[in-house]
Amino acid sequence: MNGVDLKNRLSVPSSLRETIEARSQTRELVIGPDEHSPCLIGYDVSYFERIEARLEDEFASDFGPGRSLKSRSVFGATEHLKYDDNGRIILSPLMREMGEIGTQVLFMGLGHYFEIWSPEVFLAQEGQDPRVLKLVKALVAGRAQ
Amino acid sequence: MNGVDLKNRLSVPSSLRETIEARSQTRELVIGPDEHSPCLIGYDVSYFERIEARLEDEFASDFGPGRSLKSRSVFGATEHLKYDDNGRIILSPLMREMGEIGTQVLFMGLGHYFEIWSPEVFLAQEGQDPRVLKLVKALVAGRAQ
DNA sequence: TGAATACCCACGAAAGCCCATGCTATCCCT
DNA sequence: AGGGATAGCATGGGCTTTCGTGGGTATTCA
Repeated sequence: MNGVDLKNRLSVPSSLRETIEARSQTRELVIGPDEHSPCLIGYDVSYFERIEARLEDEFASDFGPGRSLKSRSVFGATEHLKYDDNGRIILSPLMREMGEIGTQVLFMGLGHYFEIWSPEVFLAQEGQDPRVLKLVKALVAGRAQ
Repeated sequence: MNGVDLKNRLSVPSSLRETIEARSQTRELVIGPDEHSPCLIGYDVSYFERIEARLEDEFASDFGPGRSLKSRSVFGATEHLKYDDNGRIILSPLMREMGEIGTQVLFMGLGHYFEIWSPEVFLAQEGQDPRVLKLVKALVAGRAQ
C-alpha cells in the first residue's frame, strides 16, 4: 500500500514497474477511470495500444452507437504518465476524483492490467472475494505490507 | 519441516525447487491463501500464466464487471516470490496470517501444486489421512526429517 | 510571475546478497 | 563393513542495495 503525498506524487510499486518495462520498454503507464468500479484501471503502453486497436476493429464493423462508443469514451479519459527516477507518477486531482482515491492507495495486479484502489472504497464493495477482503482489511489495519 | 526465521525467511525444500524450475524455468513461485483450508497454496508461475491466458481468451476486449471480479479473486490475494541463492523466500506477515503460519512450516507436494501448513494447525484438522497424521506427529515430536 | 512540473539529494526501513556453520546423506577406499 | 572425506541442504548473521518517502531547488509554461 502506497501513499499520495502533498505534491500528488505516488510511488508505483517496483514489481509493477518491472513488468511494465519488460512489456513495453518504457517507463510509462496508462491510467483511466474504470467503467464499472470506483477505482482506476491501468495498463502498460503496449497492452493499451492493443486494446485500442481491437476497439478500432469493432468500431469499423459496427456503425451503430453501441458498446464500442461507450468504451471509446472511457478510453478517451485516460492519461499517459511517465514515472520519474524514483518511480513516482503525479496523480492529477481529476484522476483522484474519478477513482475515489484519497491519501492511501492499493495497487492490484490483475494479469495484463492492474487496478488502483482506495483501500476503504474497496472494502465497501459488494461481492469481492473473501480472501482478498481479509487481506485488504489486514493492510488497512496496518499489519505489514 | 522448515522454520521461519527472524527475517521472515523460509527455505523452500530443494526437491520442490527442482520441480518448480523444471516446470517454469524460473526461480519463482506464486502463493496465496487456500480457499477451503487454513493453509497457503502454491504454484509454479507457468500455472498462473495459463490462468492469465485463459482470462484473456475468455474476455478479450470485454472489460465488464465479470472480468474484474474474477481477476481480483484470482490475482488479488496472491504474491509472486523469487527465492534467493540459498532457496529462501520471504514470507510476509500478511501471508503468515492468512495461512495461520507460525514459526514452523510444512511443505506438502500435491501434484501440480503444493500446500504450506503450520504443523499444529494441520494436526487439528478433521478428516486427515491417518498415515499422514502419524508422519506429521512424528515430525512435530522431532523424530525423523 | 506565479504555479505546476521536473530534477536532485537524503533518510529509515526493508529486502537482497554473500559467507559461514552445523548436520545429514552419500560416496569411496582400504 | 567401517570410517573418513565430500557434497548438498537448512539456517544464522552481517553487509550492501533498493524502495518508498519527504523535502529542496531548478525549469518550464501560460
